[in-house]
Amino acid sequence: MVENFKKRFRPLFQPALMEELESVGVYKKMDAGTTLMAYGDYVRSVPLLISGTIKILRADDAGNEILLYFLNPGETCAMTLVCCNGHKKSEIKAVAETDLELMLLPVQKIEEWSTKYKSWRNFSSETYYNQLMNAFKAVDIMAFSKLDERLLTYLKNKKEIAAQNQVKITHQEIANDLNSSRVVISRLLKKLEQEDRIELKHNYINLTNL
DNA sequence: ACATTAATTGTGT
DNA sequence: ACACAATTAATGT
Repeated sequence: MVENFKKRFRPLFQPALMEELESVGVYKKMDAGTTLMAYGDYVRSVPLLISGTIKILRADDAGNEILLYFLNPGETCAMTLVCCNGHKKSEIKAVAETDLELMLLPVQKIEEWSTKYKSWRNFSSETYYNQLMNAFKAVDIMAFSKLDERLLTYLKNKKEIAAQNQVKITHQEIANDLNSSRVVISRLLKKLEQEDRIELKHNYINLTNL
């Protein structure tokens, strides 16, 4: 457990910081589907992701929700990092896409570390940069691509996260992530199946030829 | 093994 | 987008 943490983060942080993280951080497991942060939540701790995937969602005023991007092991959420300083409310929602292992860090320490440790500052800027880029990508594909292309990138992401060709998901869940309707997704998937790019099963999809 | 039901998926308008 | 049909999985008898 803590071994996993070391393995994942030792390359990122200088030894002194690693020691602090281990002594002050709280190791925690979470189940897939758990909401880590909802819209308007205040940040109480900063989670370093040891294993698993978190999905970051954004909703408009009408409550239409879309998937922005995923967080992977070795990362943390940029929004939490920003919010913990300024006592700002979260503008995004974070949900466990898979089962997770986390190291929870107390917010009080974050500011101290950013003055004390260069490796923490580097980690922060990396986090901001990567997630800003991911958000740009999300905007690009929403603005310039048709739904069928969005669906394809979505499926490719899912395949990567699952690390296998079978992805367990319903058409409705896909529709929610892409802010579309179930019927539309079903029809697009059917088309992909007819092109032999995917194989539709009950409750899951085969992505072998994707 | 069979019937019932709920959830998921397919299709026509 | 909506309504309804068909299929599949889960559960109880």
